[in-house]
Order: sequence, then C-alpha cells, then structure tokens
Amino acid sequence: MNYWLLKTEPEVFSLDDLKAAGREHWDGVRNYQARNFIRDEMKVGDGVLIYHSRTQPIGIVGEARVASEPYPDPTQFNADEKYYDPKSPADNPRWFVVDIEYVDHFPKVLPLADLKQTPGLEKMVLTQKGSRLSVQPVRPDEWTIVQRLAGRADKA
DNA sequence: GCCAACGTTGGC
DNA sequence: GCCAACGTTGGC
Repeated sequence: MNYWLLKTEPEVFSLDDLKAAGREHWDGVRNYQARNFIRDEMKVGDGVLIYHSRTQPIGIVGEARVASEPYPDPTQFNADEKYYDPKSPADNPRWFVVDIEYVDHFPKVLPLADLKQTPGLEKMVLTQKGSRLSVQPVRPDEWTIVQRLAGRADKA
C-alpha cells in the first residue's frame, strides 16, 4: 500500500466537494511525472492526503483513498473540456485518472508553514522549495507524522 | 496580484 | 537536440 498527496485549488474542487460527491475521478492532471504516479503506481486502497493550494490557509485538509484502478482521463478527448488534449491518441491515451473516495476532514487544517517546521518532514516533496508537483508520493513515516499532527493517534 | 520556479513548445 | 520564448503553478 502506497500513500499520496493530491493538490487542488478549493475554488475549483475542494475536499468539501469530494465529501458531497462521495467519490469522484481526479481529472485534469497534465504533468507527466504526476501522470506516471497515477498510471503506474496507484492502487485501490492507497491512502491520500488532500492539500488545498492558493487559499488561506494553504495546507493539508483531510484524507481520502484511491477507489479505482487507473483509467484514461475522459476530459482529454472532449473538445468542450478545459483539459482537452487534441494530441492525445484515443488508442494510446496520454492522461490518466483514478477515482478518489472521501474519507474525512482533519479536525484542523495543517498549514504548509507548520509542516515545513515539523521534524521528519524535511524531505517531504510538499515541503521542498519550488515543488509544483500536484501528485506526490508520501512515505509511510511522513504519513504517520501527518496523522499524528492532525491529532489522530489511531491512524498514526 | 506579483513573480520565481518550473515545464513545454517549436524554430533552427 | 539545443535553448529562447512562452505558459503555468502556486507561495507569498
């Protein structure tokens, strides 16, 4: 079992939106490194941290889990979609999604500024300067620290 | 809203 | 295949 962190702008799609939907495909990833994690490594049941960017405060807001095998991102084939990619062949799709299932909100947001100060998270992709990766692997020890910070000893 | 960091595109 | 120009991300 692997752990991941997914970034989203809550103005576009928030953890509240995921809660309301229960389950949703995580579309619009248009970065090859992120694509490779989704397509090649994500498995049903993997743990997911949801991170809100470009808001106040920015930080990890809760938890979800991977709920499907990877499959081609339907938005890449639709010319009406923001994420339409005319260069993606239907017989060899360029972009992939997985379904993400809501688990819960953390009791409080874990702000990025705090995570950067937390011992053990120095190597976390999220805390690296200039890291824009929207789909990030999280190490098990980092997952444990984050759960503990969130006040959830049961999951840590 | 600014702009540094980063990724992608395309002319050559 | 280099790299300048351009576009995007996302903290601040």
